[in-house]
Amino acid sequence: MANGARTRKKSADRRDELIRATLESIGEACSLDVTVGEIARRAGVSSALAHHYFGGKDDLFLAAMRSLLTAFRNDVVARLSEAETSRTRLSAIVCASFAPAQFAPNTVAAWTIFYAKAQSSPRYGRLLRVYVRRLRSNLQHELRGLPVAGDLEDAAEAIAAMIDGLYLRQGLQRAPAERERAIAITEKLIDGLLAHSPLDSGWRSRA
Amino acid sequence: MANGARTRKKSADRRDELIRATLESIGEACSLDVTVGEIARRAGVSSALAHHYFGGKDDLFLAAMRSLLTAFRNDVVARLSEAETSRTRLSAIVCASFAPAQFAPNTVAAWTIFYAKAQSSPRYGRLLRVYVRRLRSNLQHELRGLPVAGDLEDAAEAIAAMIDGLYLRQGLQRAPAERERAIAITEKLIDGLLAHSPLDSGWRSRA
Amino acid sequence: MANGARTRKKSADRRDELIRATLESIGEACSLDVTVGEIARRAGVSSALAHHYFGGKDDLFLAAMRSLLTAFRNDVVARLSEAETSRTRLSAIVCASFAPAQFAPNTVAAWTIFYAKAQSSPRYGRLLRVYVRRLRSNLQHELRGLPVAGDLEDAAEAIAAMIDGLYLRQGLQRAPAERERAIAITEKLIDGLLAHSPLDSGWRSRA
Amino acid sequence: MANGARTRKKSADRRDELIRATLESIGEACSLDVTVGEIARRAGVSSALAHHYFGGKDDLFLAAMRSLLTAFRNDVVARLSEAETSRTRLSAIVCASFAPAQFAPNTVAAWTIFYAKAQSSPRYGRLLRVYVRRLRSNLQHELRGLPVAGDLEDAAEAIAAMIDGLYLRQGLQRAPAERERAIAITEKLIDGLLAHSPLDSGWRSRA
DNA sequence: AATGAATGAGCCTTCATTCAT
DNA sequence: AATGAATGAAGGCTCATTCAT
Repeated sequence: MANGARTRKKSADRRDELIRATLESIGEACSLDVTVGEIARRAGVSSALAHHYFGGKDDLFLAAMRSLLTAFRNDVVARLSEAETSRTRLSAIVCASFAPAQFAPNTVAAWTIFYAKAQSSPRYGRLLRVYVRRLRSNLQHELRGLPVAGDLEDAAEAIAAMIDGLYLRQGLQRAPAERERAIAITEKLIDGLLAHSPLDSGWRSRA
Repeated sequence: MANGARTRKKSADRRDELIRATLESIGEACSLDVTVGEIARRAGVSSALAHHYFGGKDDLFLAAMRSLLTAFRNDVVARLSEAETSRTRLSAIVCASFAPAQFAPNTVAAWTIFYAKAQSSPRYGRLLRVYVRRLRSNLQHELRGLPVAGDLEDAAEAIAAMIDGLYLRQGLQRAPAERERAIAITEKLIDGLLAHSPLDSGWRSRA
Repeated sequence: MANGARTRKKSADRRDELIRATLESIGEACSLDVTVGEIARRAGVSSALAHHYFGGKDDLFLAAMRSLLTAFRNDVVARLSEAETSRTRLSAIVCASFAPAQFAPNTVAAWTIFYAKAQSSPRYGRLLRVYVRRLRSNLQHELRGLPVAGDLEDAAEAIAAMIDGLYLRQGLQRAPAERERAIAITEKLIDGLLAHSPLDSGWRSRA
Repeated sequence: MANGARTRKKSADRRDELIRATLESIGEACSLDVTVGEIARRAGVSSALAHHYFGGKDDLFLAAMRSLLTAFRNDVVARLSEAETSRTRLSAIVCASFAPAQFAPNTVAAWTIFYAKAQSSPRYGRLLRVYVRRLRSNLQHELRGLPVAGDLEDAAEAIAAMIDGLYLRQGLQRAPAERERAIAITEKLIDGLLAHSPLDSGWRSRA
């Protein structure tokens, strides 16, 4: 029975395992130059099954990317619902961005690669733009409740760019301890973007 | 005669042409998945010649990357020598980063791809780290001459990350008019990082 | 049904077929300059399959060589078990060496080529030395039971060299009727190596 | 002047050097898989020159083989003219075959390779058969002056095969000290082929 | 559902050969 | 005479994908 449960998994489990293996492979290779065979081996199935489930290599990769986006989105939503002021909600977004799971080397690598790929592939581009738009929308929404010094859209863009930039650079050094620093730098940027009220430094990261 | 001049060029010319074609191909495909044959065709030579000159695909790509770095570096050096204060020299670095040639879609795409590749390939990584170190060094040097509010190294990192982040996002939208905005956002970040003197908004971009 | 049986054979069959095709190709071309594609075509499969099964061209060739060695060895073993005296066992070895299957033009060509290749390639060399050692050991073992005139090791070496030499020359003329003559010459050499007892010419070849 | 003499050699010198480089390359690689470029480099000229002089790779190789044959032939002729009896002239042939220059690893390798190649290439075959015929003719001629026990043609073939066989095997072990042994074995074979006169062991190698 | 078997297409790379100088 | 420049042709190998079971 237990054996049967292990050898004959549910279809959804297989799919999850394949996506996990895909992200793992991409993350380790830091490149989309990963063979379906390698991914399948990692997932413990045949490469034919990957095609059976996802239709093709590209679809598998897109599914993996979608999974990344969804995970991030869920984390953001959860954190947002726990914060009460616009300012703390901004911090929640920042914390989500640099949460250990997101900031793990493999994940950062995958994001960067998807960013690059999105420039050439319409399908990847569409997917990534969903994330970009949502993040922008979130940032702008929270900023509207705060005394922004200057253009609000620029402020949102600045925060988003800072997050992405820190991501990109994180990939290079592969140092694990940069998380706190990334948060600090971004929070400082946010503070700088806000009109200087004397009591605005009350953010707190709860990674 | 003109024909002869076209059929038998100098070795250096061929190399330059191949590197140009490489960047063009990578830029258009937004990926390193470009065949040597395609690059050679674009350069008007046989693929065998590309190997003859560069030894292999990877060496060709590295040479292309090196050429990107060198071009950027030369631009920065030139602009730095024309600026007189630390603050204007910071702006010079920003301007160089977002100069039209650097901010052109193809160039941005190539940079992003190299960033991704650098995470997996030691050779690319080494090359990119040279650029990262140099930029950091430049930024810190100029910041030392200014009243930085907070940690100086964090400030330099913030600026660098902002530049990279704006690059990364630029790739996504492929809108050519974002240049000015990127400069404005970065300059505003810099101003925010400096201790607030009442007259510090006097920067001027001279792209 | 018959079609199905032909389109999806068992893995081992394919391997055998590929090895056979390899020896055929090498034999006909009298050279290792045979493309995997040609071999695959001869075996009725794609060249990709050859790589799938053997890993690479070299591995395929080594497998073919190994098959040659094994076939020879099996023949020798079979004939040895049927002979009863040392003298007739020596003849058995000779007969095996010049058996029609071994002495066929393609086989001789393959052997010669492997001999040449063994001088440069460690892998081939190792394989061939197995055969050499075994043959030497067999010869010396049988000679020990006979009144050898002179050094026993030299006698064994002489017989082995004679066999190889006749092989090599056989390749040149490609005349099929030389088999009997080769056996006669070698047997005569053996007789000459033995101390002249008045009744030692009673060998008989049973190829 | 001396410089001029070194940089501008005579055409014949260039040819010789190329042939020497060819044999060297083939000998070291133990294979005909040697690039013209490698040979040219070894000879200190451009690969284009090799084509200019010899017309193509094959012609260069044939010239190298011809040079091998000629060298051997000259040695045999010289030694024959110094010997006085048929028996010593036979020994002279043996000595020539196993002379250090002929028995050097590289030379043995080249011979073996040519033997293999001769089976497939008519041009190589024709060349090699010249050598075979000449050697056979020489051996038979000398044997006619001696009391051969048995068929004279078989005796000549036996000697020739023994020489070739010892060559072939020499390639495998690449041990330099086998020369004396090869001569001893061959001489013993010759003695065995001759009718047993009580005083026939008076051969002497003068390598 | 799952897989091993099989392949076609394509890429990197090598190399003999040619040609203008 | 001699060479660097340049190429066409070909080969080994990989891999996504299909198919019969």
